[in-house]
Amino acid sequence: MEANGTAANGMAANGMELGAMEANGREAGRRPELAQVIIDIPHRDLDRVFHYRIPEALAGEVEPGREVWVAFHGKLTRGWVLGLEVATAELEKAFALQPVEAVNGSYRLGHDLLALVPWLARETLGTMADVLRLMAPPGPPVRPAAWVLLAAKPDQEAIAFWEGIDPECADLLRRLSRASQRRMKYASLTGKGGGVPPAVIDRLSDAGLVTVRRLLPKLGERATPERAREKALKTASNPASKPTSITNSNVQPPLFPEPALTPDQKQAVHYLTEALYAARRGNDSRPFLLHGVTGSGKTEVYIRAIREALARGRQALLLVPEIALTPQTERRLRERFGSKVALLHSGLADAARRQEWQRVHRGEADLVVGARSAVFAPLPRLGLIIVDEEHEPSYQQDNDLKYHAREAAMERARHCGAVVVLGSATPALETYEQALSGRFRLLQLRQRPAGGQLPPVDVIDMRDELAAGNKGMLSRYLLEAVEERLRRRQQVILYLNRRGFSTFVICRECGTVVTCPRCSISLVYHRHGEQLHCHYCNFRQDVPETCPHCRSRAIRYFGAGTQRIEEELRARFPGVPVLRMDRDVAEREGIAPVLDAFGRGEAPILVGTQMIAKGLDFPRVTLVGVLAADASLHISDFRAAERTFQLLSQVAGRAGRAREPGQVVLQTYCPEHYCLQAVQLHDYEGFFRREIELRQQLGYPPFARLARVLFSGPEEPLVRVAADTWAEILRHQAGTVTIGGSSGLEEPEGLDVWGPAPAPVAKVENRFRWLLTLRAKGDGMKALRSALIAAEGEYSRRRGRPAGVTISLMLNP
DNA sequence: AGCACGCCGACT
DNA sequence: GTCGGCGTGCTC
Repeated sequence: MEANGTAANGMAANGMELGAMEANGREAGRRPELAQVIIDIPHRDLDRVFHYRIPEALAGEVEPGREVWVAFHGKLTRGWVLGLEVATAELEKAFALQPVEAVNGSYRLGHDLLALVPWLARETLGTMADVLRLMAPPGPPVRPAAWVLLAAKPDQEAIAFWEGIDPECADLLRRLSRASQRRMKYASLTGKGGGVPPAVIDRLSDAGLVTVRRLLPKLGERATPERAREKALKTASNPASKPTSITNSNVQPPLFPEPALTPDQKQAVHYLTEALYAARRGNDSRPFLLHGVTGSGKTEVYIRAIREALARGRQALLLVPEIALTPQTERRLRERFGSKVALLHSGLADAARRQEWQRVHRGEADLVVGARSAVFAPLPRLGLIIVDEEHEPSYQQDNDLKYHAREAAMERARHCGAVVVLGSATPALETYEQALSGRFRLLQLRQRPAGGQLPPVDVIDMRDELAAGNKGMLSRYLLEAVEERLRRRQQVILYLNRRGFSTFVICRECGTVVTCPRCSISLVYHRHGEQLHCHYCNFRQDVPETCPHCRSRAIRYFGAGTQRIEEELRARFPGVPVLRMDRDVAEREGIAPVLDAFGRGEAPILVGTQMIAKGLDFPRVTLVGVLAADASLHISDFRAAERTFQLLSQVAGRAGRAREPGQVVLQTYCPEHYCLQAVQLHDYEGFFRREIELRQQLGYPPFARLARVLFSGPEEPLVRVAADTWAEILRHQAGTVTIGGSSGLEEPEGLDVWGPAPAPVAKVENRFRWLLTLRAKGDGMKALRSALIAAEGEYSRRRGRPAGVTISLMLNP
């Protein structure tokens, strides 16, 4: 390996050494007497193992995966054992090796999780300590207390002997002999009330009669006080006490007969069952993609697969997107799996989360359901991992470590031999590409059970409305459809598909949206200076007065709020109650009360922004209108079309789930766009083919890798200085350093540096945000990683760099 | 992350 | 003359 000395290389080298050293230890036939410890301080300089002696007294307890306490820089610090190692002369000579001071016997990370540590640190440009904190039990660490232990039971003669020369020592010996397990806390002895001077303990310690040690719960010992709380918590986590349901709950028969499976479902279950058998034998271990149209019964397939896994004596993990953990889902799983289910989600109170975690760790729960972070649930016999709605961005978004739960799930599965199922009606482009190329196994669910039909989708061209003199937000067609539903006493949802920052400029006559000539990304309107900006490369231009395509003057900033729609509806349907759900209402009243009111039928019409898109499960809704179906098409993101397709497909799949047939109306200025046409035809395949071709042409993922550097701070000029400095460093590197693998299999890849440009959300909580975007063509992960880490190193060495600027790195945004 | 060591300004 | 600024380096 080249000696370019980056942290990335150092880390990779570490990872390799570990395996080799363990093997070494076994070959030599000696018990390893050193522990390789990751110190619980997330810092690049400390992102490696430190060696500690394993004292005789802790010989059997220091194992890989254990939490230990060690002296680090003179302070008692938490760490984790990554591996064991036989002491070598070089190590002994180089360092004054310190002993492991204490072992936490109450938990141990499984080998599959441990294997994830260096991998995920590399994948996220974070440290191993960051990763380990995600895997450790929730809550603050418990510091070990110092204890005074009686080394050997002193007989009466010994005590009498000490009585003669040192009455204080004799007294302490007597107290310790009476104490339970012949030990007492150091602090309680020396503190007030204890009355023992530390010197007395020292004297007995020197004489070898007592030892002072830091202790944590012994191996296999359970924290007894938690045991007592368990029952209370179990009742507290019953479905009844969960957040209130957001839908009609007029369906509640406790136990259905098992639903009959469609042929597709049967086949999927068959393949998954087979894989669960084969997994142990290390046969085909490729993940499955379960591609099923909305309403095709993916959940039923999950349930059957879970049952099979449990029947094999293995455990299952079901990951769901953040918002999808509804009481209904929970109830359905509890009906099937009863008390074997554990829930790990962010809404749990600290104590409850700790309790659930412990239950899982003890092997008492066989099915864990949870959001993103549940991918690290301490399941000891994991055999099946399901990632539901695998395309959801919530699997990646987070403030600290930017890992993707889907990717972590697959890597974990590799180490514990679990079967992976990725489920979606609208898979991420990357995922479907992998399925087509054979790296994933594709399972398709094409039919809805019981002959359910996907609703017809009408696409309305809003340019015609303008031409006909209708300047409102609602097309004549949609208004008529609403009227029809009102007459039939059914319900309507009108969905304003507009993001807060989708301030693009559109020609209302021909539908043209102004895009960046360099990035093929929609330009963003900035009121300041009446300019359009590119949020990838910072290209700027004035707002044109006429449409560059058709010369029309009807070109303007697009966007109207939910209030205006509400007003239009009231004008058209006087006396008809209308409920509104947007950020203002959510902040004032919360989301649930409004949705509950709608569910109870208090109003026939609900108007809202994307925050209602996820909770659409109202049986009496038969019409869904999307008022600006192309709005999210024009946000400045290369995934805009993909996200729009996913969102609209979801909306389209929701209308008319019950007996009454549903209808979807999409209003748009570009009805000929492939995204909208594909939604109209419920045609994922068609969308995929068009989109993947564009990605290839434009050099976006999956045909390239991107990385993002986000700069944020209260003072914009300083944020820009930092961003400019980074850009300069990265451009210099890209220009002079040949980045490529030493294997010779990869071509040296060029690195493109875009920006800095204002972030899509340019200001958050008074902090200005600027972005750098990096692109490596092909599979340039290594290139991106080493470029970023090298840049980080060089930046930190720069003098006079601005204070108060936070820099966060993200691969594969 | 913390803490020690190491060279240049305004102060009892 | 000294107290102290935080730049640099190290932690098994």
